[in-house]
Amino acid sequence: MSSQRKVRVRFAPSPTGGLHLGGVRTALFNYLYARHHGGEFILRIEDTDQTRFVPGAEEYINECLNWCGLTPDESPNNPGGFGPYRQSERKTSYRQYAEQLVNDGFAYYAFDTAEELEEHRKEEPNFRYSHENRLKLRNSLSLAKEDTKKLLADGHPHTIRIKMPADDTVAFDDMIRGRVAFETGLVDDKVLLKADGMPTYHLAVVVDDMAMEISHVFRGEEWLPSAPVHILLWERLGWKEKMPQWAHLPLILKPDGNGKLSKRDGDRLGFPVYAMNWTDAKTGVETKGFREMGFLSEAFINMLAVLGWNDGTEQEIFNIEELVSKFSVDRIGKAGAKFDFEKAKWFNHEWIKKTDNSEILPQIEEILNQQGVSSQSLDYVSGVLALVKERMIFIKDFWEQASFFFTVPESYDVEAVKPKWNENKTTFFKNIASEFRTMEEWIASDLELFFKGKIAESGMKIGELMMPFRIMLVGGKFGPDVFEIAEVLGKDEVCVRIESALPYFTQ
RNA sequence: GGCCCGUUCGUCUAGGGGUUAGGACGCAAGAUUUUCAUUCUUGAAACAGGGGUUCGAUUCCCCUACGGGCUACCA
Repeated sequence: MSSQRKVRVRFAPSPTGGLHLGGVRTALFNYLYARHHGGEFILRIEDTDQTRFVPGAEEYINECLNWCGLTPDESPNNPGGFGPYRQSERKTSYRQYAEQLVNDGFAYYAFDTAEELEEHRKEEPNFRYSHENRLKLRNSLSLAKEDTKKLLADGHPHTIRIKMPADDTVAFDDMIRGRVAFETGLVDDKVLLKADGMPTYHLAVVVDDMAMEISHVFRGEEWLPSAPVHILLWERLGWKEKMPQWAHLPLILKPDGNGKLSKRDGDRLGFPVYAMNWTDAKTGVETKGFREMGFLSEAFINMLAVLGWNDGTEQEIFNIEELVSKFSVDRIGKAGAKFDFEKAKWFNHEWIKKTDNSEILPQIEEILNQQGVSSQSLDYVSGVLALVKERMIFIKDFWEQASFFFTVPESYDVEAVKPKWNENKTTFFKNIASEFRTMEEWIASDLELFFKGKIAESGMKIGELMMPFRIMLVGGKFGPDVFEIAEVLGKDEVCVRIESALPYFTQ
């Protein structure tokens, strides 16, 4: 029973492009459900006429999923036995099924133009194409048979609309919400096949899911109102037994105010909404993504998973394997969740701390390259990373936290220590530099002992000399433990820095 | 307007007929770090309202309010 599951996610490369947080979360839940039950995870690309020509959008979606570790078992890139996976490549069957519905009396041809319908909507604010008025509109139900035939024969542009029953109830069991029921008389006669011959989502989703033997579908809550159309279609196409199980996921909301989270909110509030950077080909405008902002994919996924789901314990940090093994649909919340960027940052911080240096190092190397730092040994960089890791929220914070390990301070924040500076201190540092050079072992704990011992000998106070020492090494009042810094920097560099910084203190 | 979904600290949430309503983020205070950050400890902070049912409701039911979604030849 468990091996039969087949879960699919559909993505429409939207005209503006980009893969939204909500989209990734939908993919994630599909993925978790499939993996948890040993099923398959399938990606379909909804490349309709409007979206097909967004350059790079499909590749972008693939890369996002890859980065997140949600690689589909079947997709345009990785076909299995149920392709094609792009809507544009499976046109043929849609019209056939739409006409079958017409012949069976479950759908009809509609000849109203878009302009006519717009006119109706203008005159009547609550206009719906439905059982109440379809006999007054131009379609194969209201027209004489011969007229319809003639219009069709003449190649008159037309759509095919579903004929919703006037008085019936469609109910189904949502995996998240339980039983949901709709009065069919209140749902309009949705277009199934557009005048250009392309299917709408409503037709395509049913025909494709049947053809691909999809068993479970997780999609956003915004689809709930059209679920009765889909269910009716499954029934009337005679496939009721094969209908997938539905799970309508709660939405991700704006952090402030009301409504669905949108790209604009990210721009406005200063955080990413897309998984990765996306450049709009038309405008050239680049929208920042979580990846480029310095999120670890593990943190990103973790954060998304617990936005609306929890395992019932107090655990918050999960890796993907744990998510797969602990995932359960009935622990998905029902209410929409406001996105909290502060918490997202916290997840990243936690993940940076727990991720092995070796995995972060490539990105650190990249930062160093950008900063024009010539090759440093991997050991050195790794040593630095170990020191500053727990201070980083984003990978990019590395430079801010650790630049002084790679470049000599450009300036020294001597304001605080200068007024109390004196000849004794100058001598102390001159001496310590040459004495450091004679040390054989160069480790933090020994250094600290040695340094403090020398201070004691000199008769000065520790507090008076610690801060100057730090400033000489890093340029300011910040950074990890000063002796740890000294150890990593190395004996020679420390001595050189003391000597070259000294003039700034004595001036 | 109509239909559908939802409502526990500011936010994400746990819980569930009798609890000091728990955790996390954020916030505040203290400790540690002779820097800053981390870390640790402590604190403030919630069951939308009204009716039922019940010995007892935050929990179950109804209504209201509020929030959200949909209402395209978009998805």
